[in-house]
Amino acid sequence: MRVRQLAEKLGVSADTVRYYTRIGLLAPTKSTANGYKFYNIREQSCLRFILSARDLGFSVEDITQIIAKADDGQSACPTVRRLIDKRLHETQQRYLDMLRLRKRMLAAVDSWDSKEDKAPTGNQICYLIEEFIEVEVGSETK
Amino acid sequence: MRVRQLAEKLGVSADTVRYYTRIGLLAPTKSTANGYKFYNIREQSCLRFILSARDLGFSVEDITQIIAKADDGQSACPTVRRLIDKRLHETQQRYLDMLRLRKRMLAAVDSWDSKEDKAPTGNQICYLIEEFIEVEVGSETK
DNA sequence: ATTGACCTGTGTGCAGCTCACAGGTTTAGA
DNA sequence: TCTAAACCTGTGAGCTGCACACAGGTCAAT
Repeated sequence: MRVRQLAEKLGVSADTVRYYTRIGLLAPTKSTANGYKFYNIREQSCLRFILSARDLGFSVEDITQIIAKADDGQSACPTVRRLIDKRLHETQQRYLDMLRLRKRMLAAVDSWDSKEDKAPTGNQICYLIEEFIEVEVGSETK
Repeated sequence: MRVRQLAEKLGVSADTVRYYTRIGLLAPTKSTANGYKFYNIREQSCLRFILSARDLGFSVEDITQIIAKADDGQSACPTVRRLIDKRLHETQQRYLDMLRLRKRMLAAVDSWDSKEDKAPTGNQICYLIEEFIEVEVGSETK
């Protein structure tokens, strides 16, 4: 199997497969004379694992560690449990960040609805933004 | 004012100020003989605007456009309204992505609680991940 | 033999900073 | 006056997780 074929089989881009190969997560045989890389069934299941882990929020670095453990013959489970804890906290945090940002953006759009456009002055670049923030800061709705 | 002083005044890192300067959002005077950059009150209020816009979800590229409009003497408001619409959609999407990821991660952690650690086999790298995904795919809780 | 369509690996780019580093500046002390 | 240490500076590179550009290789049809 060459890069394209493997990529399509698992529904990712060839560039993604190349990337995982480049950083050493996939180790295809150096192929024939033309330098093309050749992926076998072993690489395919490795890629499938990578994608599964990715969908669970593990970073590429995490996945590297997990695979390294397994390649070493040890159980990767403790590592997996430890890492997902960390990533879960981060995801929770980002989720909250997005929630708050979304709320703030909605509030801005809403308040701007009743305001007209204005030209910039020497002191202001865009009064919509500058005045909205001032109001926001005051009412700290944490 | 030099970079550090301005940074501390507005509560960001000196590196952040340097970054905005590097990409042309801030244009300090080239300073004295030693090459140090000098920020005046005008730059300070510009940085304050940048941070306000950033907190509303505008990208650095957005902010560049907004400031360019204002520098050109035109009202940046129409641009601002158009851009925040785009960013709001993206934020909404990312919020949903985080929500779904969080849910999946919680489900994984929960189901792994009652499972033991296992060593890798020739076919599996970490059965926790591989088996969880299989179950998940089946029950497509969209 | 030649054209054209498709494929390959490698190098670079992206956002939004953060860090490393070599050197300049300032200040305390002797 | 000299010096040594603490602090500050600008510039260059690095980070994540790919996507894109590009020069060249391959292969089927002419």
